[in-house]
Amino acid sequence: MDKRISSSQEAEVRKGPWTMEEDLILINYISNHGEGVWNNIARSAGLNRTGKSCRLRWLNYLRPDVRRGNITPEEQQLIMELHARWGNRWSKIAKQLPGRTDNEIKNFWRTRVQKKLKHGESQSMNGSTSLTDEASTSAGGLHPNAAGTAGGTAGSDQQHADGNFSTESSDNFWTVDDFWSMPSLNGD
DNA sequence: AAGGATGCCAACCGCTGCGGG
DNA sequence: GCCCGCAGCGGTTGGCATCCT
Repeated sequence: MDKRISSSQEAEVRKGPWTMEEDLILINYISNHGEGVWNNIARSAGLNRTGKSCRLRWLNYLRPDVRRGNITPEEQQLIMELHARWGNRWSKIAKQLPGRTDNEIKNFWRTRVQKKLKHGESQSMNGSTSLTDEASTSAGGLHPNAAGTAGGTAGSDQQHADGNFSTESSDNFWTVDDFWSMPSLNGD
């Protein structure tokens, strides 16, 4: 294997948070050409990103059918059951949860479920660890952090996690929904 | 009011499997 | 049969927001 990458090309590959412009380019391109070979998409669309990066961005964030925001108690229950059955097969589990991505489920599991399970264990788990119960509290009860914190990461990602996405999608606030409501994307 | 700690999410990295040449 | 490239998956890390002391 000779992985010689022309240094000039390597230098052009962008990493890190996606900008609004990049998102727009990717959405636009896929809207017009459909999904295909990701490396080609990245190149053809003029994105200085790896195909991998484009794919991830698309699947986890930009896809129109991706559901963002709180995991519902029903979904939590399902995740628990499926994880008990399949283990860390996140993509497999995600397929049972329409609109949810493996990344989201994985994060959910790691940050909340796993922690609660640990906590539950150390607390002599009273009965069923009442994970769903507790978790639903954070879901329904609107955990302070459950929603808006990640906004900053992507810089441009003023996300709306919660269903009640920031209607203030003006100026610096934009959402994926804003993209998909653009006529040029839906129509053409 | 300031600083530190914690939580959460997005993105990257490395590995594996599959298909095509 | 072997090699190469691509896609997909799971694990890990980085960074921002919020909460607590």
